[in-house]
Amino acid sequence: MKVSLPKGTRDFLPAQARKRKYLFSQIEQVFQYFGYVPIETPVLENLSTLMGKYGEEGDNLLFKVLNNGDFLAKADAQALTDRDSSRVVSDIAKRGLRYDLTVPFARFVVMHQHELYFPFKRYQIQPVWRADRPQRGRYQEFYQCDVDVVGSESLMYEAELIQIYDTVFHKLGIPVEIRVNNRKILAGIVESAGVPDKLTEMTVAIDKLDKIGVNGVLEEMVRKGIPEGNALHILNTIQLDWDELVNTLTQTISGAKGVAELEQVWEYLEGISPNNHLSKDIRLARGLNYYTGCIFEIALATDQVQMGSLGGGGRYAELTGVFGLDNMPGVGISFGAERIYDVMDELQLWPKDLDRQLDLLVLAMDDVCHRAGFKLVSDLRLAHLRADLYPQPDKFKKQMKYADTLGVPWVAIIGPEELQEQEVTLKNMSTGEQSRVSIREVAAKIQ
RNA sequence: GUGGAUGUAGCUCAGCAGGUUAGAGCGUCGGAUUGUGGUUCCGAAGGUCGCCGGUUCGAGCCCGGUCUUCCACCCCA
Repeated sequence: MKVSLPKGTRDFLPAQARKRKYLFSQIEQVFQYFGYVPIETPVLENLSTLMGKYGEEGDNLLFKVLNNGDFLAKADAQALTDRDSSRVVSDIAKRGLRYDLTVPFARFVVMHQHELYFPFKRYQIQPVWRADRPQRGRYQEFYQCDVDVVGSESLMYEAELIQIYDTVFHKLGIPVEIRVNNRKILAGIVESAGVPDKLTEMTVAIDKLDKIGVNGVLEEMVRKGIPEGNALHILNTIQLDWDELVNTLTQTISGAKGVAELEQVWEYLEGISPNNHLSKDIRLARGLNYYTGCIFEIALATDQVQMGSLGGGGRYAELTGVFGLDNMPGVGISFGAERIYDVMDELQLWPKDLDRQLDLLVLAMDDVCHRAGFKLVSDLRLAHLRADLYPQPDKFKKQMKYADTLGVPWVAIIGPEELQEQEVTLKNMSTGEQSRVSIREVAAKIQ
């Protein structure tokens, strides 16, 4: 039997799993410092909850889970003979794997609104699934680390989330640029260019500025139905610096509001000194479909590694509106843990002792000594040392080799001679030095 | 979803007009060394050449399909 893994999924060996756990715990600690509480939601959601929330593209990338039982018998016969996949799907699959953590969170808030308090600040670190074509740093199963606050319009939270980004990446040692924009500014730009209904077309195009250049953006906008004159106007506007832009934008209601919001966020941040570069970037156009206010994105601020965005987020005026609960604003950010992991790997930012699993390994020369070894490791564990005992008094060389493979810093050897004196031979594996130590003093010696 | 590349030992890679038993380094295991690992020396194991089919007297190599991984789109973390 040949075994394999589904496309876009991975196993994690101990060395990787340890690094991932470390990464998640670092992120989680920061969330907790800022007063966020954890929640968990199921891997499976009803497709009715998920469908239509991520656009047409998103619906295609949703993993659907086949109903149990004789699902074909209950399917629409006409749809089956027509081979109409989209109609058949709704008959044979009522559940799907979650695509992100935000939509399930919105569902969660609606369902538990009477058990929650507001503003409600939660974090959630769980895997999500997308039937995307895999690439480097892009998987079908991956973790998202989300922090959101719902039930408040205060721009303090925008500032707070920026601070969380700054704190986490500083703590991990990754230099980043935190880019901030506001959807109302983008709305102001299309309004002042005379094409207020072309917001999406414009943002999709200018998001690619770095990649396809000014002419490419112009072409794309024209192709999407923006008249060339208006498109040129847009291009000029997005290349203005902040002060000039403010003059242009304050002529429109949306633009003025967006500018005011961004400036207020900046006021909150004035007193603190971020470790990473913070920028107002009016070309930032990510995830515009549901954001209504500020939007965030994290870009690497080093060219030692090439990697796309390490995180993103924004404010949505009506987080739960699609589920029937109005007036529930939210703002949140997400960390792209998989990409952050890859960046940390390439930049070698992992703590050095991360691969150390044991402080000490006990080796025994015979069965009697092995019993004494069992007692010794028990005592050492009570003393909060990570200690283990080799399972049997094997050939000594083999035991030593195991200790070496594990990378333990200390080895305690119990042979008949040592046992008689109630001692062990304690060996420092990096220097090779060894000495006889009373069994009672082992913990103290290696601490 | 579209277009393009890729796949040989656990890992990194050789291989040849298409021609018997497919190689190397590293790693693994055993021994030199029955109370001492990481160095050294000796030896061994390990492959349906991604999978299925086709062409051929003969395929790891050529052709088709399929899967995986990677790259560019799309989109995103």
